[in-house]
Amino acid sequence: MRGRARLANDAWEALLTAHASLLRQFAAEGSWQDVSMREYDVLYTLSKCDEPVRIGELHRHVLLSQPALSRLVDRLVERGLVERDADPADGRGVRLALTEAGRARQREVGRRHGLSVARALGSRLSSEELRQLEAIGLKLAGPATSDDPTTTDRNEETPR
Amino acid sequence: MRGRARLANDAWEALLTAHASLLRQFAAEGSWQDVSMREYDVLYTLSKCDEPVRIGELHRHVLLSQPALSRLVDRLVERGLVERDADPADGRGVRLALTEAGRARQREVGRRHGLSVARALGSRLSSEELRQLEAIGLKLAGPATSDDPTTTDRNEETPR
DNA sequence: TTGAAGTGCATGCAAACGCATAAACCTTGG
DNA sequence: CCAAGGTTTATGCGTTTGCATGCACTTCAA
Repeated sequence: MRGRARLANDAWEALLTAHASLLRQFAAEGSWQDVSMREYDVLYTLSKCDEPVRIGELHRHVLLSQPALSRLVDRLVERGLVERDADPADGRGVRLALTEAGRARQREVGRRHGLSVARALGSRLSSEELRQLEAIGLKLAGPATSDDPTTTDRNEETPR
Repeated sequence: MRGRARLANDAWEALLTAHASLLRQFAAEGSWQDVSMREYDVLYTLSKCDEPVRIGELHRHVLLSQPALSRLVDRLVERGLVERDADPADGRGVRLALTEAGRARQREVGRRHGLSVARALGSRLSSEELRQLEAIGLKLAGPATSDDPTTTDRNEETPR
């Protein structure tokens, strides 16, 4: 029986591998009508927000440094997909929202990409596994709860 | 009951969120003794190979364009962590291997990082969930098998 | 009320990336 | 044996990223 530390590291490696493999696959398929995956990530996140969003809030959802995100938004604004205006309640702040064009583009790309996702995961996992994956993903993104019973054991293998 | 397409997209979003959240956490913790996570990915992959490896092989495991990988290896070679020499069997090719210093560095960083991984996943998932995650990850990275029973249904929500 | 510390976003700059393509080498059909 | 085409890695070049820092504004304590 593998120790819990080893178990966790194997799971992490499998997660990384799956992530990379699927990203490759999605990148290859022809969704992404001239929006990069990172840009789509931002468009998608904005599409889930009913009201304008601060850039710091966006930054919590998008894996990108704050300056990089700031400039990515720049480009989206310049291309007319995102609207950025000053926050009346906080002079430093900024409120971001999709323009109509932005919302339309997100839907277009999202529809195609959604089919890719459904095919890629749907053809590899059962419905129960899909539910397990979702549940596990949510737990991993959430706060650490159970007190780590990680026995402080020697692990020979260094992890990914 | 959610349709399978919706199920798959929710699972994918959870996977992405977990990935981003954990990467953030790992980046924050002080493993990474002057090697970036991408560099560590390469060092780790090389450490798993008994014999020298072609750069194309590396490229299958590391999520990075081939030119970017080529130059990343450049830097590692320059820093004395990786050894690159011509493949005697194929004049175009190249064989990569860790130097002793490289192997040592991988172990150092790997040990610290491994503890982070064990803590992060171990404190959020049960042993059974860890095993489920590993199994699911492996399936996702593998080839599509079961014939996609994705009903061609309308999905309202556009996916991440 | 006011000055000091804190927060939110943008900018300068060097490093790293992806795309297109070159360069060197293999392979295969004729 | 050779030319045509495929593979493997490297390089040119414009774009994007991260780090450090700046600027503007807010908050809070005295």
